[in-house]
Amino acid sequence: MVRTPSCDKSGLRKGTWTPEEDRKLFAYVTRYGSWNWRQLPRFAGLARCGKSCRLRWMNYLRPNLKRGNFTPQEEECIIRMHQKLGNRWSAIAAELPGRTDNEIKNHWHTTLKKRSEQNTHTNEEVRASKSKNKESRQGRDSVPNKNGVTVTLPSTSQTSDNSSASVSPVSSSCSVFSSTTSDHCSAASMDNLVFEDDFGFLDSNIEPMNESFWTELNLDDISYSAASEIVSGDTSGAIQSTDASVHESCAMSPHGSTSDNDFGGFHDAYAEATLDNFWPQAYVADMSHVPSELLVSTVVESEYFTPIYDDLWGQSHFY
DNA sequence: AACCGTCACAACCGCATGCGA
DNA sequence: CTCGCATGCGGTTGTGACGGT
Repeated sequence: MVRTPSCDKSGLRKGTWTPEEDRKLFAYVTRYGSWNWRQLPRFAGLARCGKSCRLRWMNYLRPNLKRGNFTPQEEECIIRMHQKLGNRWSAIAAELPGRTDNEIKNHWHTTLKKRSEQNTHTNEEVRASKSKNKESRQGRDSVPNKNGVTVTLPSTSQTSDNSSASVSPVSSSCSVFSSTTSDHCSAASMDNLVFEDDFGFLDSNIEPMNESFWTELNLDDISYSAASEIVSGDTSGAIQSTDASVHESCAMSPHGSTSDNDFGGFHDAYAEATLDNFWPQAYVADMSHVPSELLVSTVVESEYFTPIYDDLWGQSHFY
């Protein structure tokens, strides 16, 4: 389940993310947003490629992710959507709030695919049986088997009922899930700042985040605990904190995973903080560590992170 | 206890797409 | 139109966990 950490030839780390790396990435993105995935690891003090950071964020660290087992409703929804859309995992994921395309894809390949195929076979068998049954009914309701023993065929209605129930025990309705799902707290929503094109001088001028950054970050303010009751393993755990949408959107999922490198340690370490002091007020994103000449204002309308550029490039205030 | 096969899932890789210059 | 870059997407791989023999 966990890859052994390794380095590629460019010195960038590959493989399993450590809790420390998770902490850095989470702290950086929640504070500054993902203004540029490729450049971000340098500023966040991570020896990772941007792609890896983005993936880790999107599939694992991003707020509002739901961990744990898929509910029958979710599975039903995936099966239906897959029948409709095929392997368009991101489109399917859009129907399941808190689930990532990767997660859905994995679940499909490990569990649902077999079930679906099994169901297909069952349906085919039933269909074959039906037609056979029909033929036999034209003459008689019972047919002798190869041993000459008369076998009574099951009634058509019974067969049909069984097959229809085999897909899922739940209604095919998926209305419990919003069709307008969006990643309220996604990295994309925080793409407020981008670099201009020449990065050559970065190598000489820019220091990665030093240790003081992490001590100054005041990670105690980062909260997950309140979210633990917000997003639960099953979809019945509706979002309960309703005072502000920003709270909902930034609620950190409880971590149900048991893997060694999971976010649980980080989560536990800061579990005492409350959701209310996570985004207690207008958030000031201090971009001073990024050279001002690199920052370009691309004010992206975001439902939850609305940047206001008070002093043009220096600071962004996120609400 | 040791071995082996399977499962589950995090993470990687390559290609596609969108966008600005 | 073309090129380069950033990001998104889907397929695939690697590895630990786990159960069976």
